[in-house]
Amino acid sequence: MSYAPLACVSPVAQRRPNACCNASCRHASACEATRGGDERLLDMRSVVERVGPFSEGDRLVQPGAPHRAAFTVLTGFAKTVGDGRVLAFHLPGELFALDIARSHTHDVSVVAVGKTWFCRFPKDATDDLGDTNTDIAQHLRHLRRRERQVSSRSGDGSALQRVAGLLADLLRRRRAIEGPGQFVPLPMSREDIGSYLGMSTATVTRMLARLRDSEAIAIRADGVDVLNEGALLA
Amino acid sequence: MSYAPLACVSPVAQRRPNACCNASCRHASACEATRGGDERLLDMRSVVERVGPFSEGDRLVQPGAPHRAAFTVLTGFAKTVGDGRVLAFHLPGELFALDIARSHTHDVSVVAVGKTWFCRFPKDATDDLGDTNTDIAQHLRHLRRRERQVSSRSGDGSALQRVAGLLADLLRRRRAIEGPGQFVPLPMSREDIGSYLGMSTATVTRMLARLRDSEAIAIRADGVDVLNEGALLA
DNA sequence: CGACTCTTTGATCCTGATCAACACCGGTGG
DNA sequence: CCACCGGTGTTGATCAGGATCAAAGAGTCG
Repeated sequence: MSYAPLACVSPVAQRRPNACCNASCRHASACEATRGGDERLLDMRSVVERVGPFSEGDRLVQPGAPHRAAFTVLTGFAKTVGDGRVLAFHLPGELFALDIARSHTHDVSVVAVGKTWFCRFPKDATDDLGDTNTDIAQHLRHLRRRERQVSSRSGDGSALQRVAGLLADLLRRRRAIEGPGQFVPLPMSREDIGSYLGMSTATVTRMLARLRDSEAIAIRADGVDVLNEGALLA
Repeated sequence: MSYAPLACVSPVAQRRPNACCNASCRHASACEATRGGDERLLDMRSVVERVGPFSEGDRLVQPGAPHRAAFTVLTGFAKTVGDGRVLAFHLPGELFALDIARSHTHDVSVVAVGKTWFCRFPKDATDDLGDTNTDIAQHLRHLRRRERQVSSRSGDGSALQRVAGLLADLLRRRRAIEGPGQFVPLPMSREDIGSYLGMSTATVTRMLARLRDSEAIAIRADGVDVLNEGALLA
C-alpha cells in the first residue's frame, strides 16, 4: 500500500534552554538520554532544549535538512516517515534521530502524533561532551548502533503476528520507560500502523479484533491493555 | 517456506596452486578477481589456488568456519545458503565470500550446484598484496562493499516481478562475464529459486510459464533464453 | 527397464487487499 | 440544545495472489 504524502505546516516551535531536564522530569528515571539519570551522563542535561508544542502532523525534522540534533519525546508521541512509509514510532523518553552519521542530512521526516513536546540535544554540544566524557561518547555510540539495527526490521510473518509483535514491542519499550503496566498507547491512526506493518487499515482493525476475541488484549479508545502477554508472542 | 537442511558431505577437494589463472582461463577476460585482466591486478593470479571438483550439494564453506579466503566460480555454479534460505547465486567468474570482515568466521554456507570448480584467493595472501598494491586494496574494498549491498535484497513486488527480476539480474551478470547473449543458465533447482525469491516451487514454475506464454522467454532444459528483455523489466 | 527425483499442471484453500456500508466522535453552525 | 458534517474506525462481501495438495509427465541413474 502507498502512504499518502503528509499535508502539514512547519511548526511554530518555541525553544527553552534546559527548562525542564532534571530529576523532576516525569521520564527522568528512564529517559534514554541520561539512561535514567546515570550520573556519568548527567552532563547531557546541560545541553538540552525543550521544543514545542507540535500539533498533529507537524514535522520536527524534514528530509534534506542538516542533521543538527537528536531528540527525545517529552510528552506526546511521534513517528518517523520515509520512502512513503512509517518507519518507526517514538514513545516518550526514547532517543532518536541519531541516524545519518553518514550523510549529515536527514533522509526521513519525524512527525508529531497529537500535541507533542520534544527534548532537543544539539549535535555540536553532545559531540563536545563526548570529547571529554567517554561515558557519554560510548552511550551515544550504543544508541546509534541500536537505531541502525532497529531500522532493518523484519516484515515477515502473518498479519496477526506482525500486529501482535508491534504491541509486544511497544509494551516492552513503554515498560522500560514508565515501569510495569499493561497499557500500550496507540495514538497513531490505523493507517499509520498499517503503513508501518505493511498492511491495510482494515486488516489492522481485524487483527486487533482477533486478539481481543482471543482475550489477549482489551481495546480502549487510546490504545490497548495487554491481558495475556504470552499470547502476543505466540 | 522453509528450506530443508542440506544433507551433504565434506568435499574431497584438491588444491592446485596457480594451475590455471592466466590469460587462457575462459573467464580471464572478465573474471572479477582481476577485473578482466587489468594489469594492475594481475598479482592476484600469483596467490590463487584451484579447488575442486565439488559435487552437487558439497559445501565450499560452512557456518562457523574461519574466514580464510574469497572465491570465484571457475566452472559450474554455486549458491550461498543461510538462515534456512538461499541468499545468493554465484555465476562463473564472480567473486564472493568476502563477507565477514566483522566476525572472522563464515555465517553462511556456500554450496556447489552441480559439478563445480572454484578459484580460491587466500585472505592472508590477498591482504599482503593489498598492503603493497593500492589498486588491489581498492578493488577488494569495492567488491566487499558491493557484496554487502547485494545481501540486502528487496523481497517486494509480485511473484512474477521477482522471477522476472531474477532472470534480468542473472542475464546482466552473465553478460558482464561472458559477453553478449540471451541465455540465462538455471542449473539450480526450482526449490532453490523459490527459496531465494520467497515463493513455492509451483509458483516459480507457473511464473516461468507465464513469461514463456507472453513470449518474454523460452524455457530450455538448462535455463532460459531471454527473448524480450523489456518485458522482463516491466 | 524400473525406481527415483524434479518439474509441470490442475484443483482447492487461505490470507489479506479492496470496496462499500455504517457507526462513532469531535467539531461547527444554526 | 440539536442538526449537520467530515474524518476515522469497524465490519461485511468480494476478489486476487500464491500456498498447498495431488497427480501426471520427464529426465536420470542404477
